[in-house]
Amino acid sequence: MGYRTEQKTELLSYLSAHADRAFTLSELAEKMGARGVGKSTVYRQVAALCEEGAVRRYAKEGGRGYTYRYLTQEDCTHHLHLECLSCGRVIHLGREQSALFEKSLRESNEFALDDSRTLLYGRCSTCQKGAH
Amino acid sequence: MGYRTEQKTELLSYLSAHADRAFTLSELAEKMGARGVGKSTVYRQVAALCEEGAVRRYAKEGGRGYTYRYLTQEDCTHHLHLECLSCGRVIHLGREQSALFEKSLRESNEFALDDSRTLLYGRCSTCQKGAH
DNA sequence: GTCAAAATTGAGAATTATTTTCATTTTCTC
DNA sequence: GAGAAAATGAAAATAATTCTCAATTTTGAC
Repeated sequence: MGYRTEQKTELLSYLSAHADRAFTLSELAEKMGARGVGKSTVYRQVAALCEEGAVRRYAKEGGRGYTYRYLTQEDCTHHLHLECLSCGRVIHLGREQSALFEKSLRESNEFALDDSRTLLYGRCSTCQKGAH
Repeated sequence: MGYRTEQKTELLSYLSAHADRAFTLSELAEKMGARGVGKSTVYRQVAALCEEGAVRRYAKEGGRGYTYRYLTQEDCTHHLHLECLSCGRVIHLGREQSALFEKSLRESNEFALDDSRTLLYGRCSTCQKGAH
C-alpha cells in the first residue's frame, strides 16, 4: 500500500503547482491525460489523497451540471476557505477569524461547524471591481 | 408561460410540506413519481422554481456520488443556512448574525459573501449528543 | 361549450461524470 | 533477477441529469 509510481509523482507535482484553485476530477483527468496519467488513476489517487487529507473535497457551486471540486491542502486545517464564484480562486481565512465564526455558531445555535466541509462562496476583491 | 397543472400543484404542495430539509432531484423525482408526476417534469419544474427563487440549489456535501441539494425557500433571503451533516436538517441563521459574518469577511478580505450560494456544514445540537 | 394556439407532460433516448472490472505492467523485497 | 503485492488503464458499467418529441392539457376567444 504505497508504491512510488511515475503517475503519482506527476499528479502530486501538478497538484502542488496548482494548489490555489479548486478543480473537478474531470478537468484534472483531462489535464493529466495529456501528461500520460490515465483517468482511472487520477480518480483513484485523488480519492486516496482525500482519505489522507492531502486533498479535500468540496461541494461545487455555480455553473451547471454535477461534480465536486477538490482542493489541494497545504496545512489547511482549522480554518475556513472562501471561494470566488467568478475566478475560482480560494482564499484562506485566518484561524482566529475562523474560530470566531465557529464559536459564534456554537453559542447561538449549538451548531458544531465543520470547517473541513464548509466552503464560503462569494466574490473576491478583484472580481468585484471587474465587470463580472 | 405559466399554465396551472395538476403536476405543478402536487409538486408545490409537497415542497411546501417538506421545506425543512434539503433534497436531491433524484430523491424528489422518485417521491413525486409515486404521486403521478413524471421525472422530466420534476427536474424541469424545480429548475424553474430555482430561477424564480422559490427553491435554492446548494452544493451537496458528504456522502458519495454526485448531485446537488435543493431547498425550498420560504423567506430565505439575507441570511445564511446551516445544514447538519448527520440528519440533514437545515437551520436558518439570524439576519443580524449573518450580516456580521458578511461584514467581517468584507473587512478582513474584501470578500463579498453570497449567502444564497453558501451553506455551512456541521452537526446540530441533537446529533452531537447522539452517537454519530 | 368548442376551438385553436401555446404550454406542459412523460417515456425513453442521449449525455456526462464517475466507478468498476480485470488483464497487464510496475514496484519493492530478498 | 524472481515473486508477491500494488498500481495502471482501456473499456464496460452506473447513475444522475438533460434532451427529444409526440401526445395531452390549459387557457382564452368566440
